[in-house]
Amino acid sequence: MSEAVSRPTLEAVAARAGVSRATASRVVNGGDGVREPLVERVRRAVEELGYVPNQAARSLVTKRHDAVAVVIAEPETRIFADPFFALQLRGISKELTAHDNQLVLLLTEGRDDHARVARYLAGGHVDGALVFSLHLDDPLPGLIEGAAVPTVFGGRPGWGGGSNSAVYVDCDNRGGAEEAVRHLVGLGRTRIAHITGPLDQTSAADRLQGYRDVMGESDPRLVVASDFTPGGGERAMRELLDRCPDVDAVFAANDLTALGVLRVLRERGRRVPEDVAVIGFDDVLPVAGQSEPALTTVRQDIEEMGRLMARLLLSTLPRGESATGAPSSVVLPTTLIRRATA
Amino acid sequence: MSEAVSRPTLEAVAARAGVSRATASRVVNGGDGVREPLVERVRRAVEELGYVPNQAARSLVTKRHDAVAVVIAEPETRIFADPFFALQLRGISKELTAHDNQLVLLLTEGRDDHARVARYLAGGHVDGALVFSLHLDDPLPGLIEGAAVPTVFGGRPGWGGGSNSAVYVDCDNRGGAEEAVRHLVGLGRTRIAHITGPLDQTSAADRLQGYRDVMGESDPRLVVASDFTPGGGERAMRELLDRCPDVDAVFAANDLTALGVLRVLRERGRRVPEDVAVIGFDDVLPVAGQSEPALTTVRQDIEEMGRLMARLLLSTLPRGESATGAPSSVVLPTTLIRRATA
DNA sequence: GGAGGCGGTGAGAGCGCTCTCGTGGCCGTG
DNA sequence: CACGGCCACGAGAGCGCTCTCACCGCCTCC
Repeated sequence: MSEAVSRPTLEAVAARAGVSRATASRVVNGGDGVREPLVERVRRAVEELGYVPNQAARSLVTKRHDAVAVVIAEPETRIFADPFFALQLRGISKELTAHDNQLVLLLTEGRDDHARVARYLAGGHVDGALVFSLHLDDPLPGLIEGAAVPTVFGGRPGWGGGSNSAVYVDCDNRGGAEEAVRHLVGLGRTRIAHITGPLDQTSAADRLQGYRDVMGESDPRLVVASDFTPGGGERAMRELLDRCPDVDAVFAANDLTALGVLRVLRERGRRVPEDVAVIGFDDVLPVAGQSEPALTTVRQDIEEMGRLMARLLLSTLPRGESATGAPSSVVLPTTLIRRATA
Repeated sequence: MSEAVSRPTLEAVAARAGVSRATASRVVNGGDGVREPLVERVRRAVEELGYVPNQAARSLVTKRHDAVAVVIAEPETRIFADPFFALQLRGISKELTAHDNQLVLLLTEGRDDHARVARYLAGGHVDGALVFSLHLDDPLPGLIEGAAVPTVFGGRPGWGGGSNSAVYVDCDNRGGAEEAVRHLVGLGRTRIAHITGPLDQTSAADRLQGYRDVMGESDPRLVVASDFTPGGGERAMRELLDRCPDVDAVFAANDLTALGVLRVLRERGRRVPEDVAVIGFDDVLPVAGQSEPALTTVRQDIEEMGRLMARLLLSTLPRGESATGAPSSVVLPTTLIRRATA
């Protein structure tokens, strides 16, 4: 009806309810220490006027913002090919929403963007940050430390950054990889290969470590580097077949890689799992709806990881009544999901 | 060094530069009408103190927020399976960043979330909204209209909402579909099928319309409904082959659907494109890195659409110096990208 | 040479809110 | 019955900024 151009203030609510601004404020913020009839009157006034608190005014005095930045520093395409980020984002969004916090999304590409993000965080526009910094040489963690903003990382950050006390949420990449490879061994496979992810990311490095834990320093030709993409998986698998035609199992660093692997195996006429068993990592394919022969994989609860990141961050913020000091990192367990390929 | 706990205020900058707060403010906001030596002094003070304006205080008086909400109201999985949203988000992010605006992400699922979003937008926390409301029966457009917030839609909204003046950015779904089907006709195909997207979305409906424009009211069995996912594409393709074994071309409503189609054709031993030609829509596969036999498809510049949405929205906001009144919707052209499947 | 104009600067109000503090009424207690 | 304590509420300051307005000095013009 009326132009929403001038929204009602707390003053207006107070006037309508016949109380002081202070009391109206108390009611809006929970109503503790205000007697029932007044609470009721104020509530009704809020309702009738369609009052919504002005967040800027509130922030000005409380120095809280009820907003959290999500920084995704992934160059180019990967964010978009992999349901991983999207799922995690959803978990984060759910948790933040449940606590009335807003999600400010910061996508970065390139070095200058890093500075921009650092400035933004240092600017005190948000109460905290959730950062996906996946590369060992990423300058972002350092910059963020300088910004003195509570931060939780998605995935164990690289060793850099100076502060080894960085809080992060990750899954048990190494343990999951071990389980996968052990499963292949249990199937009687002997020529078990691993196609890695980009090794400047801890998740990829840890999965390789898990593979090595079980296989020892086996035939080095059985380890091929790749990049977490289907295309990369294809290239790596071709190379692998050329090098080691006798390979009888492949542990791919993630599901997308496994997709490429399966494609090449089909193209080369190798049966899965009879000739070559395949295991992936992440269990994102059901989401993407593209299970070829249904992929055996190491499942991690990505959405839960997102939720956890948000929860951890919120628990460090002043408003948290929960008796938390500095939270510590969380590493979630993984589960081997047996399907058709191994 | 020093705790960043108390950040310097404009007052401090002014004091250090030996000017009034007003002058300091002028310099921070562009420096028009301030003489050079003073500008210089203030700039240096800002630098030395590491001053960053307090956005809350600024918003309180300007009533601007330099923030835009992006509302993605897509139930469940689809957002995450399809690179579409991610790409568009990136375009939006780039454009907003270039104009120093923040991106507040609102993911919704379920009806109650709609109310939450409406309240948030009505609350005047952001200067505008970019909304992806893809279903005809979505209540969101109506709620948003009530919130009286400048809004640009991603994709032509359904007819609902009351206001037919909704501004949106879309690609030429109908024209692109026409071109694809005409290409198939040009290849001499006669039994050309269409696997649709969810028809409660205008993009899917428009693509179907484009197909009909060329094919007329052909054999109704050649049109099979689906849902924009690879799994749905598979199911639809199986059904299609059972109904019409003589089909010699398929225009899939999007690339993900085409993926499922290709899989079924391979499974059934049909050669592509010799036996059955296939065309998709979107051209997201290169991004996702999963071109089987490289897919012929209708390309739309998704990232550009995102950028355009943001630009359109920003141009409606007060700060825009550009002489724009109410912007009008934009429909971007599409291009047929010929690859291997047709 | 004086009036008028104009550009550069400072003083001060006020955006809408929270929060401290002071006050008044009501209880319990000696 | 008087007094202290407590609880509920209101008054008012002030968060950090922008913006209007008044002021002042200089230049121009008659």
